[in-house]
Amino acid sequence: MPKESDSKSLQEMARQLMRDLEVLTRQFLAGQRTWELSRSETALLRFLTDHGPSTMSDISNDLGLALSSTTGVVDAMVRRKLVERARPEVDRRTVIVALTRSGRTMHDHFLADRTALGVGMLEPLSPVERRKLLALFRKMANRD
Amino acid sequence: MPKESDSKSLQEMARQLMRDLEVLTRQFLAGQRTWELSRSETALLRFLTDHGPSTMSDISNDLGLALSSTTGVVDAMVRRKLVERARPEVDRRTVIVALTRSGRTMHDHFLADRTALGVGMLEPLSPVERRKLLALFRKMANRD
DNA sequence: TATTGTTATACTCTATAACTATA
DNA sequence: TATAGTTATAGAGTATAACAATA
Repeated sequence: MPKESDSKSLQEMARQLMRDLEVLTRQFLAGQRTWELSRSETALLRFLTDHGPSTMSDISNDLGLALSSTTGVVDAMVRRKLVERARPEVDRRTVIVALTRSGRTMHDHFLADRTALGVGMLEPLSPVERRKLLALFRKMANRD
Repeated sequence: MPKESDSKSLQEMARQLMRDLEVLTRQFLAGQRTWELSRSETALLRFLTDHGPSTMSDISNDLGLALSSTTGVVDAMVRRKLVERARPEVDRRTVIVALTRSGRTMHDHFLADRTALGVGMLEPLSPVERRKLLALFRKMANRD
């Protein structure tokens, strides 16, 4: 059980952490090029990259959107030829959405951008500090 | 100038950093109670807390919204009695928006919530690790 | 009938343009 | 005239409910 003084300090540290995390987050968000894609459209690109061709339901579930909203997101992406719809013969009620070549290219650009942003964040740190930071992040983010 | 192997490693570290930062960010966003306030409404609460009673233009500028959008945000907050409008005698074209007592209380709740979230993030770390993390954050976030 | 997805409709958040009141 | 703010209107992104096609 922490002493009173330790507990107080933890509060202060938490406040500072959240402030700094917000600054970092803002850099992260503001620095991201959008490529004219909405947040959901970006998430769709990533989901299809990670999981391959998927049903509307699976996508809707991953994006945290209503199925009807997902229809709209996919419609827009189909119009821009970033994804394709297909009706599989096995169960013709379902729709399978898959990345096109353009979609894959778009996602590659995204990853490259995000990595560049991460490099910019790490740059002010020494190699030892970078490794330490990543280890601390792991410890914070990986807990169940 | 970094060696080729160092440079490669930096890319990988950046990718990992951005992934983990996203996980942390998601916890941060998902964990935040909204108190039924939109992002802009929350930002308004914070701006008024930090700067005191302010004009519509100053608010609009800080929130990064069009003046007309700010009108809508302030309208909603006035309806909920979290802020008040006043017409100063000095220049009756301007409007001064100020927090009410409820608004201040609401903001206090927000801060407390955010701090609790930060405490949760820091909890898996040892006291030494916490201090190290904050120092690293400072170094990353504070650069111009 | 039950399931998968789309269409119809509405609400929130934001913007641009036209307008009002004051300087 | 110029400035501060509001009103009118429109577009993006999301949701719920009704519907169509398939199982």
